[in-house]
Amino acid sequence: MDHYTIGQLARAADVPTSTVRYYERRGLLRPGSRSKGNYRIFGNDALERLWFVRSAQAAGFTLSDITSLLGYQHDDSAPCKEVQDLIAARLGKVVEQIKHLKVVDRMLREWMKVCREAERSGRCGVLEGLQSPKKRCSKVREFS
Amino acid sequence: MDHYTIGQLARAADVPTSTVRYYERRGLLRPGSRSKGNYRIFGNDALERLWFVRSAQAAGFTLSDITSLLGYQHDDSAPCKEVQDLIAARLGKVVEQIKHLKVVDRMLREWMKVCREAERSGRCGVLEGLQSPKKRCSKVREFS
DNA sequence: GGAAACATTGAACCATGGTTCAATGTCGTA
DNA sequence: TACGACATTGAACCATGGTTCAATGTTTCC
Repeated sequence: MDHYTIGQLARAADVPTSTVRYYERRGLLRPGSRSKGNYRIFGNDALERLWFVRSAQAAGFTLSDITSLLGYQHDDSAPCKEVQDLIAARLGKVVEQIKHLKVVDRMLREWMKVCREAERSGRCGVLEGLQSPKKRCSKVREFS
Repeated sequence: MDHYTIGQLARAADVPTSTVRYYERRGLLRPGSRSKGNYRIFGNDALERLWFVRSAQAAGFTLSDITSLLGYQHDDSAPCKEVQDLIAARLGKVVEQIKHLKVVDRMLREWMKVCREAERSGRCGVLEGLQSPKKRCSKVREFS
């Protein structure tokens, strides 16, 4: 199969058709050609673009970022600098997020512990700990 | 200082006043009392609640979750089970997110490498790699 | 030929977590 | 007493990434 109606494309990429139309509106997919009855016709290139869009989204790029990335695709000036900047920026945020989530992980486990310990005395430790969440949570709040 | 106008509270918790009002609308902060001129008056309890809200948000709880948590605060039935369920659910997602982000981290570094290698030949590797993003990105797309 | 499945459009709507606005009222200080 | 800083309200607006709707047209298959 080397060309697709919107529904076929959507199934191939595991995306709702509404999303395909949305991406087209946003300029992430080019309209491509139309059938006699005005149905969209997509080629394999569109499917590859769509896969790329989903992968990049999964990596946390915004649709605007992805629009930029795709815009560079046939740019003769080989915009490696720009592409690398976007990737590096994203990577920086990912690294930060991982750090943050590790702190959150520790805090939640602590809350769990506090909650279980207080449970025996019929109180809820976490909510009582509301008396000094400042100390307990300061590390978490340092982020974001 | 043991009571605050909205602006004082907001400064103390490093939050815009608009957010304090928003939280009140959402039921996260109780209105408390009012001054003669109808100004809100908050006590230390409100400040502590506000800190708790921000910490819980930093841990990724939604405002609805936080509403539930706070709702349990003076619940005599000691709803440790419910609290623990919320914490456990969040913890599960955090663990998953960390895993996901580690995959993303590796993917971005790979993209970076590909991009740098292709740079010498004047092409942009990542965007050329668009030809087979399926293989390269499948792990990333498995999540979310 | 006719029903079912699929496609078209623009516009409105959704969730989340807020921010901004305008019109008005109150407080503190000089 | 007047000025600036601060507060009040409801309503509208924002970004992000879509989804849903209604009214209509096209394809496919029996």
